[in-house]
Amino acid sequence: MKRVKLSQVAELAGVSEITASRALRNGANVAPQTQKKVAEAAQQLGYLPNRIAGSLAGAASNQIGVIVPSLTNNVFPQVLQGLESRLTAAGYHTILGVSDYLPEREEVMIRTILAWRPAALVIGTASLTDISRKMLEQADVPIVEIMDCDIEPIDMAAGISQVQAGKALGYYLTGRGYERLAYIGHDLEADRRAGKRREGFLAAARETGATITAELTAPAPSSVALGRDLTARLLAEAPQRPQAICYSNDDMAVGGIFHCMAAGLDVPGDLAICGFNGLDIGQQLPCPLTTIESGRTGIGEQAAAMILSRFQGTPTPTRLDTGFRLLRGASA
Amino acid sequence: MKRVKLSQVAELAGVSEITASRALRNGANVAPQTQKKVAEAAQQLGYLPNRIAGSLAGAASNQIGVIVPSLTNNVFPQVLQGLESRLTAAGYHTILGVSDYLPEREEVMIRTILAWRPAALVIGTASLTDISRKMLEQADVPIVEIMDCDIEPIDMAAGISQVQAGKALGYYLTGRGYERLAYIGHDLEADRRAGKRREGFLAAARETGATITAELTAPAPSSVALGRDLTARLLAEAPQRPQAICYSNDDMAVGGIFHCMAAGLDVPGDLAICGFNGLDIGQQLPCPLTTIESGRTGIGEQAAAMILSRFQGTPTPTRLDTGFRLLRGASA
DNA sequence: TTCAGGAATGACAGCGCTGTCAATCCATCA
DNA sequence: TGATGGATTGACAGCGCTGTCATTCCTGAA
Repeated sequence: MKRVKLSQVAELAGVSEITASRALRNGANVAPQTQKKVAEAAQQLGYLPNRIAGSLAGAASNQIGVIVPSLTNNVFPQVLQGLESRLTAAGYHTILGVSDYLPEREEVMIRTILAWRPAALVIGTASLTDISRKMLEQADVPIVEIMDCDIEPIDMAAGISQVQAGKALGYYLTGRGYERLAYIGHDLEADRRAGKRREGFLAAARETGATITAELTAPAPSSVALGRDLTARLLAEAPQRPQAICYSNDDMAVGGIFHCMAAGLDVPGDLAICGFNGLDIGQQLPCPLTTIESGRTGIGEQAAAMILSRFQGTPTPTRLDTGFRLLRGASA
Repeated sequence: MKRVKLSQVAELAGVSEITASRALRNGANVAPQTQKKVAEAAQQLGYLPNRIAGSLAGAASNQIGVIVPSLTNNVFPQVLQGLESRLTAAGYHTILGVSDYLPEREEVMIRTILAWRPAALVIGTASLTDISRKMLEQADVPIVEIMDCDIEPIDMAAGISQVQAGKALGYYLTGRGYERLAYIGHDLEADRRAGKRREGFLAAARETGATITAELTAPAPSSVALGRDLTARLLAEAPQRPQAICYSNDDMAVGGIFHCMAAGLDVPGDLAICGFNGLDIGQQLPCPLTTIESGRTGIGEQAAAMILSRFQGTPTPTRLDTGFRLLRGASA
C-alpha cells in the first residue's frame, strides 16, 4: 500500500527505470511510442514523481524561497502575488517564510529554507544578522533583496529608493505651501524602510525651510486603527495644529483621514494628509489620498524576472530601481 | 568549492557520519562532549544540513503545503499568517501555492506540492477537479480544507458555515426593519464561498418576507473600487432605492460606503450597508461597518492545530466550525 | 555487402543523509 | 573476578531518482 514509484511504472511499461524517467520528463531520446506506453503506465498507476529524490539525484530544484517580514502589512501579499504568478508560470514554486520583522526569526527562516537547497531566494528583509548575511553569501544561489534599491546588495536588489520616496513627499508638501508639518509612523525600529522614508521626508523639510511641529510614532505594526489613534493624540497634544501630516504608509494615513472625518476636520483644508504605497483603499476614498505608488506587484514581478534571467545566464543588473510615482490625490 | 556536507563535519570532529548526524539532530545517545565537538566542527565549517537528502533518507518531511485561491483578497494572507505562525513554532514550514481561483491551476499546484511529499496539506480550495480530488484522496497525509465547514471534507475541514453567515446577515437586516434589500457581489462563479453566503442571505430574506429589489454582480475580484462602482450603478439603475445593501464582503461594502459619502447619502439613514469578514478597515470607518467577523487568523491557527494534533495521533474532528460573530456596527 | 553514425535504451553508480542492528566500552553487582 | 546491562559508537544498506557512459539497433552511404 506504499506510494507508486518510478520502477513500478517502468516495469508496467516494460522499459528500464531510466527510460521511464526520461519519457516522463521531456521525452528527449525516447521513441514516441515508448513515451506513450510510459505515460499510460504512469497514468494507470497514478504515479506522482518524487521531487525529493529527483532533486537529490541531481535535477535542479524548482523551489524558490521567499521570506517576507509580514503578511498583515498589505504590501507583501501583493509583492508575493507578483512573484508567485511569474515564478509559477516558469515552472518554479514558492516556499514561504514570514519573519515578523524579527531578525532572529529571519535567521531561522533563512537557515530552514536554505536547507531545502532552493534554486534562488527572495528576501524582503527586516534586518540581517551577521549570521544571516554569511549564510546568504555562502548560499551560492541567486538572491534578490526586495523593496529597497538604495542598499549594498548581497547579490541583487529590486525596489525603490525609500529615502527618495520620503523626500518626494517632503518636497511636494512644501511645494504646495504647507510650512508646519508633522510625521506619524508605526514601528520604525522594526520597519527600517519606513524609517528611511521618514528620514528622507525630514531632510526635505529641513532643506526647504519647513518646520516639523510634531512627530509621533508607536512601536506597533501599521494599521488603520493605529493611524487613527495617533492622529487623535497628536492633534490633542500638539500646541499648534500642523498644516499637513506625513504618514509612514497608506494604512496609517487612511486612519488619519477617518479621524478627521469623525472629528469634523476638513481634509485638506484644515489638515492635509499624505501616505505611502498607493493602495486601492486610499484611492477609493471620497477624498483620494495623496501618496506614492510604490508598484508592489511590479517589484515581485521584477524580482522574478531577475532570477529567471540569471538562470538563463543573461547578464543581470545588481540593483534595479523599479521606480515610484507620486499620486496627487485630493488629501494634500 | 562545493557545499559542506555531513561527512566533512564528521571527519573534522573525528567521529562517524551517523554519530555526527545524531549529534546535530537531537543529541540522543551521544556523549555530551562528542556532541560539543560535532557542533563546533559544524559551526567552523558553516555546515548547513541538506533536508532533501534527509527527507529522502527517511526523516519525516517538515514541509506543509498550503494552497490558497488568492493573495489580493485580504482574507487569505490573514489565514496564512495564522497558519504560518503556528506551524513555524512547531518546526514546520510552508510551501505556498496560489490558484487564482482557477481549478486547473489548482490541480497543477496540488500535483507540484504533493511531489515534494509534504507532511500535510492545507487547501482553501477554489473548486476541486476530479483529478485534484483523486490526488488528495491518495495522498495519505493530513489534509485540511479551510474556510468552509459545511462541506463533505476529503479528510478534515475547518471554517465557518458560509450559508449560515449569509443567513445571519439577512435575519439581522430584516430584524432591523429593512424590507427592500439589495445584494452586490464580486465574481461568484470563482468565489464559491461568496456564492454560498449570497444564497444564505437570499434564503433568509425570502423567509422573512423581505423583497430583493435589485442584485448586481460583476465577474471581477472583489475590491473597494468594484464595490464603489457597482453601488453607483445599482443606485442609478434601480427603479426604487433599496433600504439596505448586503455586499459579498467588506472590501466591497467599504466601496459602497465611500460611494455614499461622495454622493451625500446618509448611512444608514438613506441606505444601510453590511459586509462580511470584519476587516480592520471597515471597523475604523467613522461609521463602523456592520459585518460578520469570520476569524481569519483563527481559521489558520485551528487548521494548524488540527494538523499538529493529527501528527501526535490525537483523535481529531473531521469538521471544525470555527464560528462567526455578527459585528453590529453603525452602518446597518 | 560492409561500415559509419545517429537514435534508442540500459547498467551502474551515486546524490547526502538516516534507520537498523551489531559492536564496543565501562561501571556495577553478585 | 566475571557476568550483566546500559551508554556510545559505527558499519551497512538504502531512500527514489538522474547523470554518465556503454551498448544495441537500425538506416543510409560507400
